[in-house]
Amino acid sequence: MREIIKDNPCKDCTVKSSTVYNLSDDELEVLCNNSTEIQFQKGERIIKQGTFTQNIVFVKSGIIKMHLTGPVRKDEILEINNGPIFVGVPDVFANKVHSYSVTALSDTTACFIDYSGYKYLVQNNGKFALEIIKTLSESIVTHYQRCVSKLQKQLTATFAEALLYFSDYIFESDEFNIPLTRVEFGEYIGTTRETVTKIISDFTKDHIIEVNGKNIRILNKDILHKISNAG
Amino acid sequence: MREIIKDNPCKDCTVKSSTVYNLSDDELEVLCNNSTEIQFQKGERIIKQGTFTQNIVFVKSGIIKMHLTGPVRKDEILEINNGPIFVGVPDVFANKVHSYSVTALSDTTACFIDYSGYKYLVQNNGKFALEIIKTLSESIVTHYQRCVSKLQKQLTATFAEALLYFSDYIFESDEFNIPLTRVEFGEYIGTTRETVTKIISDFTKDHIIEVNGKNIRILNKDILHKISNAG
DNA sequence: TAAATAATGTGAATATATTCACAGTCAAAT
DNA sequence: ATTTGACTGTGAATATATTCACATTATTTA
Repeated sequence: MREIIKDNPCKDCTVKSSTVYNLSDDELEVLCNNSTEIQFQKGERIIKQGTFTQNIVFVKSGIIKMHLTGPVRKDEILEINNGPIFVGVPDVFANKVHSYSVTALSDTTACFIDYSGYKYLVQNNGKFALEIIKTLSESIVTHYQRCVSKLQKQLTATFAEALLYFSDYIFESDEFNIPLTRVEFGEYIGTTRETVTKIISDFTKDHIIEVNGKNIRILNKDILHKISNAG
Repeated sequence: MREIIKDNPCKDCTVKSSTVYNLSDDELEVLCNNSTEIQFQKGERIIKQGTFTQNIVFVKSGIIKMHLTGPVRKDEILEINNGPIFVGVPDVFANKVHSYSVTALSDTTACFIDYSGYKYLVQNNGKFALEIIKTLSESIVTHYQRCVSKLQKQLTATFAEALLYFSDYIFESDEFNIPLTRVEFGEYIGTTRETVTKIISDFTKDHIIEVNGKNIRILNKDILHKISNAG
């Protein structure tokens, strides 16, 4: 974890989310007053479940996981995504403490933005508020879908869906290195380490994928779609 | 479904959510211009998955379920709640179509509010916008918890949790008539009709609950808590 | 009221995924 | 290079929940 403080970090930043895109220079100054850019190494925790909410966190680049410890003390990964993306926002508005953690799955650059400036803009820039509402709304709707999918589909289907997600949205390639251990992959699709291994070995036997440790190459995307959709 | 149109439906309405509470009379007028109050009978659909989003819906009174058809064509009930509560809001901001349905589980009174007035207030009343952001944030965080709970807990635990939810939040009593068929109860806790029956019969044998058709009386709340927490 | 339809209960067979125990592999650090 | 600790693979036994087939009970409608 390495901290870098700049004078006006946001004005000249080329990485902007849709919410921030329409802000004027003055408004950006308000937002970024007291903001800090921090580097995280793979595996480092960016937000820790249970700590007090203090900042809005903007992940400029890097792959991150959103995860929390469930009622059975098992970790569950709710989302894997890559920057640029705001993380931990709902907790800042809803809670005093973070209800989930955010951890870097690759080297990551993140900005910690003071809540007060953010809140000020919500109340004084209707367009900004509307953008946040849209973003929150989209993430709710997306999560409803994901949750039901995970609840109803069998594990092979959820696994196939995860591979397609990595391939299409995270790496944009049919071959990639998953930044997850088998345990984490289990936490992501809702199962155990052993079951992940078994599904991988089944898929390999059926020539759907080719696996070498963390390296995965998708051989037959059509079948993956079919398995994912069959449930 | 019975429609009632009033001149100024909201100004004199005694049922207000936290979001609407701080609006001035003029702003209420903006919000309620073109609003309509509609009565729904038990079982009637208030919002239908797949239809175009047109209105913000405010459920004044009544018990409702939020549910959607999942990837396996099975219905899943994501939430059961009672008015006063806004429903379907995220879809209005995120989508052109509703991604889930809302159905009355008891006789229900709901107001259909035009989106344009709502949107206008978001952009011109910072406090209103902030309240909506808070409400959306809370529902995201709540849903994360619920989702993980459902994913990780065993069915007996989820069933126990559901009973406690009905008892503590919906009916505020240890005895109540569940407004759900066994099939719907299954859709709520993520299982089949038959399994619901089996759990009920187990709980009855253990003198945890007393069941007569849809009437449920909780005999031992402590054990329910223990079962729910054990996972 | 009778008939039709929807809702519920139950046990046996089956499917799906977990747990456990152990072996083997990889990666980092001394 | 070697040790340490984390990570991974595998089969057998077990647990959990589903499916199926059928019986029974409510509820609605003609």
